[in-house]
Amino acid sequence: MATDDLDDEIHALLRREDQRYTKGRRALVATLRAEGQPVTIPQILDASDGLAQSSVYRNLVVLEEAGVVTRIVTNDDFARFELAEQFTHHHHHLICSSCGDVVDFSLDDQAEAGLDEALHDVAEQAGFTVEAHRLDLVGTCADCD
Amino acid sequence: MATDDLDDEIHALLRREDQRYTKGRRALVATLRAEGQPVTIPQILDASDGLAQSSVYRNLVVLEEAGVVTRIVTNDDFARFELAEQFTHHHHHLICSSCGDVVDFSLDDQAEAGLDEALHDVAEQAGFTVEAHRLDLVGTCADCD
DNA sequence: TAGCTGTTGAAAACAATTCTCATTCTGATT
DNA sequence: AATCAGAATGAGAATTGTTTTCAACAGCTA
Ligand SMILES: [Zn+2]
Ligand SMILES: [Zn+2]
Ligand SMILES: [Zn+2]
Ligand SMILES: [Zn+2]
Repeated sequence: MATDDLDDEIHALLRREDQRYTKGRRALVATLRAEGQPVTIPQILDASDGLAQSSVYRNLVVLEEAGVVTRIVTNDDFARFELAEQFTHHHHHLICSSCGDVVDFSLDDQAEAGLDEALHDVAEQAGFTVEAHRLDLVGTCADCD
Repeated sequence: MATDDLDDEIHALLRREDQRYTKGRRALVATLRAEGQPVTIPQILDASDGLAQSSVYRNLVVLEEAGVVTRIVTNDDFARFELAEQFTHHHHHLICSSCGDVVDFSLDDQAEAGLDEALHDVAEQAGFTVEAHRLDLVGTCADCD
């Protein structure tokens, strides 16, 4: 997605929540976009220059509520953040239980479709309204092996 | 699984880590077993009488390291714990983003097998050593709807 | 420009979890 | 059974990722 289109959509999502698309929020989005993988807040503070920690925490909450950003919580100390799937693509995560690193992966369409169908049945039977499904592989990454 | 057999296996797992299967740890296991669903530490403290908070936190770490107990972390404030799958059965979770409740569910064998195969391929290609896969449905439970 | 409202940054507050340490328990050995 | 060394416990303090506070600031509208 082109930067301008992405910014327009984000602007719209934020406006829907009566929130502005400020400089700090733009910087956050730019950082997440540049990284392309889930990042922790310390990583964001290192990578982007001059952002205040409190604003980063606060703005990630705002962006998450607006549907711009997704929070990934693992057993690691820090939460991780990435652009929401609507700005990237549906995917899942490899979570290294040794170094804590989180990396995206995708399932092939057929497997994803099969999974979706099975989950749909489960949710229906449980009277559960599905917002999203989350699939992670937990183990050891190539670097840590 | 009979209580005695379960206790024997847990005893063995703990011994492997040079840990004892003490009264407090037995009480924890009994509580998790009685609940049958993932529980938070406040819930454990309420349900079981006389356990010290610090010991519960500490013993859940020990039991988790020994492979007796699984920690479930969500966006909720509290981590949740349940008996490890080897003492129950492989399953997944419905996570209510409204009340935070976590409930078990299972996929039918065919869907689970298909998923496993797809994940195996992914892991192999990424050089990732899989310990477990984790599949959650995030949404709203029947009570909160 | 003036005024209104949302945002920022620094620091304080918060809360789940972990750590400390003096005491108590365990269990192996005599 | 008695002993003793090491492990576990409980109460509270400390830690730490995150949230909140609040005074100063920036963006929008008239
Ligand atoms: Zn790793
Ligand atoms: Zn991702
Ligand atoms: Zn609910
Ligand atoms: Zn479960």
